[in-house]
Amino acid sequence: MIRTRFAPSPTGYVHIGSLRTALYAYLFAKKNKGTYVLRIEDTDQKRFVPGAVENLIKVLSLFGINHEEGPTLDGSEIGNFGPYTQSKRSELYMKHALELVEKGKAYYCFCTPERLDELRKNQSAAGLPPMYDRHCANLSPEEVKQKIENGEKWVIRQKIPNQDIGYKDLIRGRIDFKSITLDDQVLIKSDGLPTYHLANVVDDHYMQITHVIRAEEWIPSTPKHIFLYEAFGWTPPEYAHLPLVLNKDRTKLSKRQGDVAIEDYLKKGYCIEALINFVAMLGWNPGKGSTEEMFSLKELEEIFTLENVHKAGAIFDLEKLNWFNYNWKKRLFDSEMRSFASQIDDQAEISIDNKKNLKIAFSLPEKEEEFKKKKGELLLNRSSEFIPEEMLENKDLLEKALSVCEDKVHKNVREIAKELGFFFSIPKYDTSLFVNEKMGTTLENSKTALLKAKQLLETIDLWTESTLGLTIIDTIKTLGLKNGQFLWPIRVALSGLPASPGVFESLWVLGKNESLKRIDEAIEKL
RNA sequence: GGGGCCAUCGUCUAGUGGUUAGGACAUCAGGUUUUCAUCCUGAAAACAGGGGUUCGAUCCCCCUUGGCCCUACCA
Repeated sequence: MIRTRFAPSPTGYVHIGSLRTALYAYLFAKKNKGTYVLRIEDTDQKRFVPGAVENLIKVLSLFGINHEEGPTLDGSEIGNFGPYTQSKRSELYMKHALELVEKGKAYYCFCTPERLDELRKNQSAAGLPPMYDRHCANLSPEEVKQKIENGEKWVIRQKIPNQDIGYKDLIRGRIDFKSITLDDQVLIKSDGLPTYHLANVVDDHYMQITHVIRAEEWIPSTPKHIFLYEAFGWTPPEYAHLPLVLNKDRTKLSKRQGDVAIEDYLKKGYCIEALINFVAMLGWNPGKGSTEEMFSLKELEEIFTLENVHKAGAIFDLEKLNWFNYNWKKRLFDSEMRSFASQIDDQAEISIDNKKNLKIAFSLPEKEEEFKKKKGELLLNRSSEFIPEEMLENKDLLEKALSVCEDKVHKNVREIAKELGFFFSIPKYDTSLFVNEKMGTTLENSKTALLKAKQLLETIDLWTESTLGLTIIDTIKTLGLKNGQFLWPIRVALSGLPASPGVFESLWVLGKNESLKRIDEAIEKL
């Protein structure tokens, strides 16, 4: 039975790299019908952050990475190997450290931080590797007892055996170390709490973890961990060390060079599916020559394997994340719209629209308005937190406006208010905007076009996008003009912008009165 | 300084002892379109270097170089 764990220290936010580690540990367990455990490594009291554990659980579960054992949001725990929070297990670690001392596999050390600093400084200056010099390794039991009774501060150090060691990494293969390069690690700190090394080994053993999946930065301490297992007489787990997630400059992903907390990306409007998908692909691929890139969590649970984890570190590329984000949002939105389309009209035709460049189109001649209303609502759900109060007050206009800006909502929802602004009030613009060589427009023929447009629009009573489109195009043909010659001036009159949603959409959103008002104003200007 | 890991387009990566070294993002150029975007088509873009092994190496081995990680009473 396979058991994996994710064992973060609660820092207050979820690092991108942590999310990926958690994901891979979770996926490996799922794929192999095993158990995924969450354990909190909070042995460093200096780093205590209130609320961090709750946040961690919340965020992970938001992503669907749910643990079968570990702490829960209400402060209780599930699973038979608890407690799953290291600060609640300190006696266990102490007991085991003492056992090691007993066995001669560890020893008390009374060296002061000052002495250690000095030692390291001297060693570095002499070009030697900074390591503990075993100053306290051979103290007699009496001496130890005496020092403790004198109230001297102590730690317990692991005694690295004089014996070379190696292990087989599931991702990297055989890795060997010479024991003389390994330092005597502190196991119990002077505050009586364990360091990562001890706590980790003890917990993984008692929680019956079979596969330790963690970041590459742990490779150098793995031999020490294995020595610990041996000292206890336990069997070490399998190890899989994941490649690092990197900054643009190939250093370990860090705060200084951008956002590293997954919460930041959530706040910016990135969707869960995209984030998971992107992070999963950072160092893993589906293998077998597959070029598929879009995977849901459920799909990943089926196909994930450690064999396809890459060895080299991967740079976190925002552009690619943006691509995943857009594609996932579109996919999710389309599927919601499909289901809604068939709900309101079982005759609804869902087709590929050639005119709109092979996009999915919904043809609902009788229910056009109802459908677009729903579309606006759904888009508002997705964007409301990025829209200012004033716009939210005019919900009707807002939803209409959103319904013609679907791609913008998917692509860059943070900027959506800016995109929508002109619907609410037309910006000041210069008449030179009407002149567009490519469209074949001048100030003069723009005015003519607008005059004609005004005449025409006044006669239209059924103010739907499709009617507007058909009628206007028809008129253009009758007039013998190019589309651009007629449409560009209208678009400018309506938006006052060099770029905006299309003319028919804009007319529909603004409504007859406002549209005609803006066209009148433009005619005045010209 | 010591130890370890790693090395295919700018980025994420696929790939094999014999391939025109494949895909995606980004970039650029065309095209469709009422503008922007979308969309379509196309282009440019990589096996770090040197030795071996081999009939043949991007692939296997060694070395070099480079990058990174660790080197705490942090994890």
